[in-house]
Amino acid sequence: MRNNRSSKQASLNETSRTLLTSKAITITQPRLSLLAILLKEKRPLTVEQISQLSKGKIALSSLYRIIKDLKDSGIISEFQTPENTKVIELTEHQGDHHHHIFCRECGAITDFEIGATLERDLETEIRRVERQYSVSVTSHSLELQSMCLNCTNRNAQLLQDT
Amino acid sequence: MRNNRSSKQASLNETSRTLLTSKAITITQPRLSLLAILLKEKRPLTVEQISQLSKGKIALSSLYRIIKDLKDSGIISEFQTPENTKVIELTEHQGDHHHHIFCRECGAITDFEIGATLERDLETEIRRVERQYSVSVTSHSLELQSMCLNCTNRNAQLLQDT
DNA sequence: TCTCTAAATAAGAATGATTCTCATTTTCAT
DNA sequence: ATGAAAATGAGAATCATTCTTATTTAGAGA
Repeated sequence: MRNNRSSKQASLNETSRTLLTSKAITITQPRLSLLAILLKEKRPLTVEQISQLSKGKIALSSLYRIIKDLKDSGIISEFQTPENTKVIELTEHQGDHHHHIFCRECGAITDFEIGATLERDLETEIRRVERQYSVSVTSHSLELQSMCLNCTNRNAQLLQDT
Repeated sequence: MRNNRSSKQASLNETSRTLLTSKAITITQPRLSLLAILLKEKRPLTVEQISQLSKGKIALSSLYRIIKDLKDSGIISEFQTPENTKVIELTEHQGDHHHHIFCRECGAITDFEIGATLERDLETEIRRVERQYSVSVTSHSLELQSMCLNCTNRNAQLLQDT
């Protein structure tokens, strides 16, 4: 294992290229950077977080445009936190249909899946709702507002210190 | 039925006053206007829609502040559409726990409820998720992205006209 | 009912996130 | 290697929202 760091980055770069090629998207440095960041972090990120992690390698205006382009091509997905912040994640891992938990306190976002049975029941109920309201539902998402473990502990600590 | 219009508005005004009084909030014209609009429309509204419906009776800066105040007091609730627009609705009707359907095309928002059994199963699953991820979930919401009947029809029409 | 003080409002300035514009740079097919 | 098309970067422009401050209003108490 002569150089773990660079081999790991090479692999991120490889994967990023493959993603772009698969959708016939021009391969550019800023796009590779964005994808490498998302691949490396393995979690949904805000625009601000991505901008910081890119360490000046992606201009902010480009970042917004790239997010739009890659979202249109389906490589990444975008959603909003309850506090109204835009968040980006790779669609890739999303083959598994998942949902989001938001921490009210620190804003941390966690992906989770619900049991297959419940997900199936949910689908059935959605078909019923479609008929009842005469709409055709294209997708659904379940969002949980929560207090994460860190924040719970931190609050308990603060209380104790009083 | 001598004057249906004015009696109806009087009743909206009455209800609005009652709402404010119940939370010990100062009764002011702008606040009454906002509540009357929400009571009359009986659906979630964006800030822009409310501003237009208020016909100049609420300054925009006041509208935002009033929304914040009434939200803090629990009279109204606020959430975001998938397109990232702030939407306001009366908490009142919300005694029934409900969810939202968004139309991708026109942005229309519809409230809906899921069956009691499914809602119960969902609660159970959430308790499981809480344990699995060591979080304490305070609330949940299910959002459906859809195409509403109007938009489906309009699109079909446009296609036909070609 | 009148008056006073605290609370609320209106108007516009300030902010912050996102989008737009356009000159420059990069990609990639030839 | 070369040129056309596509993408980028920098900063201006825009849009929703928040902030500031002078003015107005609500409502409690005389």
